[in-house]
Amino acid sequence: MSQRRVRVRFAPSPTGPLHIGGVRTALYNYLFARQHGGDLIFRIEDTDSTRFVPGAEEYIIESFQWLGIKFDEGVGFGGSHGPYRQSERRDIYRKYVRQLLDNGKAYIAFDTPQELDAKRAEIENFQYDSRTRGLMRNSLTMNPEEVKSLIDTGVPYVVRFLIEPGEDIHVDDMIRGDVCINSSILDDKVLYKSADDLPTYHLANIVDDHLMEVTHVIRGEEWLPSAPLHILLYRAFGWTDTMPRFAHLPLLLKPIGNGKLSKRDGDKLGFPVFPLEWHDPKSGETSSGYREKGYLPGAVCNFLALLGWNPGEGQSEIMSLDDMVRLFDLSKCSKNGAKFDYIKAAWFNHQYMISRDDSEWVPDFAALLREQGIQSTPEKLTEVVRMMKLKVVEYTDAQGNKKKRNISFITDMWPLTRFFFVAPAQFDREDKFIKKNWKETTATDMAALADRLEEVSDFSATGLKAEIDPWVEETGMKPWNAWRVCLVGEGQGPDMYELAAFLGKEETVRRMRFAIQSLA
RNA sequence: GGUCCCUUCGUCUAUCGGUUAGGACGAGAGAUUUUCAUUCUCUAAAGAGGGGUUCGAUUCCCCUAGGGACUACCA
Repeated sequence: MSQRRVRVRFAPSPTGPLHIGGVRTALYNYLFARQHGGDLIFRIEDTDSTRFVPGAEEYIIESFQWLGIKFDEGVGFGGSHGPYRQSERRDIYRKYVRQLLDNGKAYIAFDTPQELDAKRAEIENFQYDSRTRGLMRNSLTMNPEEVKSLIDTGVPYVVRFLIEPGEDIHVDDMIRGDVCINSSILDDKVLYKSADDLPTYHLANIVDDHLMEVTHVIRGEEWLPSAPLHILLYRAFGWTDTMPRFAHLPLLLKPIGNGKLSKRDGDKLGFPVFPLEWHDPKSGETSSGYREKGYLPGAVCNFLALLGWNPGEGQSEIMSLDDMVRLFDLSKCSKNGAKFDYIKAAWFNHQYMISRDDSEWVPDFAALLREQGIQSTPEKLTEVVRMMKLKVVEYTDAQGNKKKRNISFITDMWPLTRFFFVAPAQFDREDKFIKKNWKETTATDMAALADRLEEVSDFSATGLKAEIDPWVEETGMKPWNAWRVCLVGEGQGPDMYELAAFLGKEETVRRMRFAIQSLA
């Protein structure tokens, strides 16, 4: 059994955009598969036809493409264990439902939703199980002829799993160790519904994992309570010798307050909970995505991986996907839920941003400028990045306070680099920086500096420094901040010689004359 | 309500019975600086509570409290 090739799967249901928690689950599966030289399968669990959302499947695939998480087989990836879309596996499930029925491990039930509701209202804490199934309309309480005739006349029914009460079922969880649940608390789960000729999650999941030779099931903690049911299903089918091992991951929690991380939290605090931007076809709502917010895929994976897993002491938190493959260890996953810290997520992105070569910023930066109607050359953009990429950006923290932080996202670039491409059109006299640095004599000083700059022959940063530094010394003026006001319009930006060199002599002097006139 | 899971700085976490309980984000202070930053240095900050076991518990066990998940013809 331990000799089997490692095979894991990520099996979302296409009911909407992929939640960031799902991304982490997929990432852990990916790391585990790579590390063991195994396969990662992408399966679509669309057994609930009523919840299908068009575009969701494509969205999920695109998300993983962007994140750099590669699948070995599955929907859109091929493979010899298909089809990988559960709605296309009806024939298979039908056969296994039959097998359970024939072995007396399952039975047919005709209770309508209304009847079930009535029972729930009648009996407190009603559960369809060994104590109550005798009260219901099913193949255990009805005679075979009646059952057959109902089926033949097309009356909808479901197949329920017959659970024997009073048995302790042990789950050997790779993260949590031994977890024991008594079968008495389990209900006779619906495995199949005739109405749409589709199984429910539980049956489809076990059948597929078995047929696809899955060796390890790594999934969210929300599945832990149904793990015993799944074990019982493996037994009922006689597949215990190849039953996968389970690992239940802790949940991702809200950054502030209690509870599971939800889409609302992201909207409220201004961070995405989805990898890509999502336009809901039903509500028309748009949810922001990490990609569109200017996150780098590597940073997202890196940050997410560390929410619930830690390689231990002495290892840098900045890790590539390959690093993580090498270091990953399910037994080092934590058991408790992790609050989602989006401030740290931004820090991770910052680290990934500044470690890129300046030229690597160009495509994103150019796209950003294009939105503003600005064209530039790759050389110029690289130059701007070199000057600016470590600069400040303002953000609002969870308490609603304005804070300053180093640039973390490509999308932060526009307000910070605007002045490279667009001259200040007006000056805010109330601006603290301008107020402080623009005195009565400043206009004269700036005019003198402008005159001097006109004479500079080598208008490069080094050329300027060589000529202007001595002049500044001679005249004894401190032109930096006022000069900054002229060229930038506010108290930010790169080294003044570098900026002037970038703008060129003509533009530099033009901006200065304009400022002198405007602030007169 | 029932079942199960969980509990170390504000947050993510390290520690696999003996440590001044370590790191990272965030916060504060200082240094550097041609603005805002960056960078560097430093500081504050934690074992939920109560019982055991033990020479010795953050670590093992029990109880309490708190948090979470599940409890569908959804996954």
